[in-house]
Amino acid sequence: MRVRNLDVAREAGVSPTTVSLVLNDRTQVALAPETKRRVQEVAARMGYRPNLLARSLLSGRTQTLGVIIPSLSSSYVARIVEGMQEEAGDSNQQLLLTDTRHDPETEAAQMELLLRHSVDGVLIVTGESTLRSLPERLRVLREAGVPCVVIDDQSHAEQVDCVVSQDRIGAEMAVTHLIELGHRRIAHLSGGSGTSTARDRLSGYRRALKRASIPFQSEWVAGRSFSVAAAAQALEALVSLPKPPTAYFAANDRLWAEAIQALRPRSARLLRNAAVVGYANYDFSAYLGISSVDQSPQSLGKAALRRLLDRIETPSMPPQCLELPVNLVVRNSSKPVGSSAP
Amino acid sequence: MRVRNLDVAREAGVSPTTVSLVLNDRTQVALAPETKRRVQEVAARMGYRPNLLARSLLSGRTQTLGVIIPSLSSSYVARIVEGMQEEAGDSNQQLLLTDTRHDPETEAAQMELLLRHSVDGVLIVTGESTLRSLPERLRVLREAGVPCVVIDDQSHAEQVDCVVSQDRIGAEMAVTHLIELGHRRIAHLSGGSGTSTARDRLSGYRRALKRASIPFQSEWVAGRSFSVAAAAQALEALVSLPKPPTAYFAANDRLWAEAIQALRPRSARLLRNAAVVGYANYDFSAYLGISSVDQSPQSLGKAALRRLLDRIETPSMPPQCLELPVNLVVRNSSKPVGSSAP
DNA sequence: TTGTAAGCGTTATCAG
DNA sequence: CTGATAACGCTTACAA
Repeated sequence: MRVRNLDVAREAGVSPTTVSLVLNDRTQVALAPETKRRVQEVAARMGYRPNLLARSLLSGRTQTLGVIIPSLSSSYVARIVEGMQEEAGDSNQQLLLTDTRHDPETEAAQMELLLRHSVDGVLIVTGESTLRSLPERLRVLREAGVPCVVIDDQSHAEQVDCVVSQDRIGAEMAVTHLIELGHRRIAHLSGGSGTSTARDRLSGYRRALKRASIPFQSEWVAGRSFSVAAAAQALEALVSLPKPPTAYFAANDRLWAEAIQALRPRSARLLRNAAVVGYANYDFSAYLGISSVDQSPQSLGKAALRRLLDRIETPSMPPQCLELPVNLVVRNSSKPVGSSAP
Repeated sequence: MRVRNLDVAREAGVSPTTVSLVLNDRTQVALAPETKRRVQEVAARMGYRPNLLARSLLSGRTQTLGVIIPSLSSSYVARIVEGMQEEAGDSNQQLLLTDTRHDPETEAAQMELLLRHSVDGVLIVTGESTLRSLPERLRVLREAGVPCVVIDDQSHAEQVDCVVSQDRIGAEMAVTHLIELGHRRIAHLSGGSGTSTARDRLSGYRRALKRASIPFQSEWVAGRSFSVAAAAQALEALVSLPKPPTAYFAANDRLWAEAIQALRPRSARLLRNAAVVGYANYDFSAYLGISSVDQSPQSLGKAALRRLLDRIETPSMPPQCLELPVNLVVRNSSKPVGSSAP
């Protein structure tokens, strides 16, 4: 059915060995130019496609990497994967993509399958819901001897490579920007304390306030997780204060946008025109005119994949945590104090 | 290193055959319950993970499907992939995801790799830029005997399974909706004539007008491709007419949103408040309050994958084109005539 | 009821 | 410079 090495060999009147040598450009051994030419010609004519399964069985390498993500719904995650794709294409690696649907059990099952497929390595993008089970996943990978890089969480930086963005610095930039616009009453819509990224952003917020000698008030930190309902409620409360915030720093653009959707019309109108800087710079952030801290997720993905390939090449390197720079994208929502509704 | 069948067999004091029989639940042959129990226990204890490569080499099946997409940047595409994931998970299939970066050559190369990896089938989400080379891709797949399902294009419905959404009907719904709001001067921001979906949407637009006895005017159809620059220019022209449109039907929400970004401020302000119905219902469509035709891309992905599995099971079925229903999501931008700027 | 042996397509080794 | 042979890990006839 499918053309095999042996078929090409017979047709070209040589042995399978020779075919293999020619097609894999083994320059270590000298091949008669005429033989080489003939084999190549025959292989092309017959449409020979080497069976990578067989090769992998022998070599122990599949040129295949597993990617575990919470879900593709987030365009942030999608861009990370896009970055991986790009880098993978350049190294002839294929990506086996699996999403966990935010479910640790699904994640475990999917990883098991990836290992049975003998992936050469695994890239894990952590999500809030699968964070707790991450140590278990890492343990399994270590036992299987399969290298791994974690994206967006550095709580296991001692054991495993990770790639994150400079969240604390990004948050500090955002809040400092608002301060420079004259704001003093700046609230923070937080992503909670479950993820290290959310914690870092809160920490950056506090640092920026401190540097400007603005006292930190815990009541002005809203939101305990990336959940929309909680965020909306918290915003509602802030807006209704006698002296409401004049500006907001949101730990996540999507959280901000969706929370606004869930508000009462009056509050929603207020916040749509509020001074705000968000985080993650989704594509819609531009459409909404929201200033945002951009992490260039593609770069995260690319860096993670490159790191994984290095790790596969040199398993003995000490684990390393890469922190990629972020940059602030200024848009309409960067309003000076006093220019917008409260 | 990695535990093999043979290791388990030795440890359990049986032959590899027995291990295989037990772990694959071959009920055709009777196994001593005691043997069965012991083998299972030993396999679990040793952490045995069957090597799917070896199994595939023998069986000719890899439980692996190739997915070719233009790019993950589009959340529409991302959702299609998400749907596939969901369905794949339920059938123990893994997805090898590759993006073409809108480049036919990359697509060709990626598909070649997928075939070398012996995927059991391929799912192709067409993009404007890779549409021209689709016949060539299909030819290669046919020659390789690898089943395939095309999503979002039905120009090859006779040769190959395809899954699309009811674009003409969706467009008709959208425009009829605007007509019911009292509009008569309705423009269409088109995706051009390159893709069958864009053509269908234009055709639905015309049909809705016709049913309402509103004469069709080709000057009111703007945009010749999904390119932003072209769209912006066309919109600018329409807005500047002495009697501009009172409503717009956009072939794509993203195209609309990005075109508006590129307009001069005055025109942008006008269009941000215009009566408009878009298409594809991106997540940001909700944030912007744009009414939109929703194709439930997840369903597309799920249906496509299911179809592919059926096709793999029964290669002889005649090719079929599935048209999935769409539904109109009404939001703020559904303004009655006269209520909005021009 | 279980074991032996062959073979899937490839490449590494070594002999010629 | 090229060919024979074995081996990767698994499943499956067939034999015991």
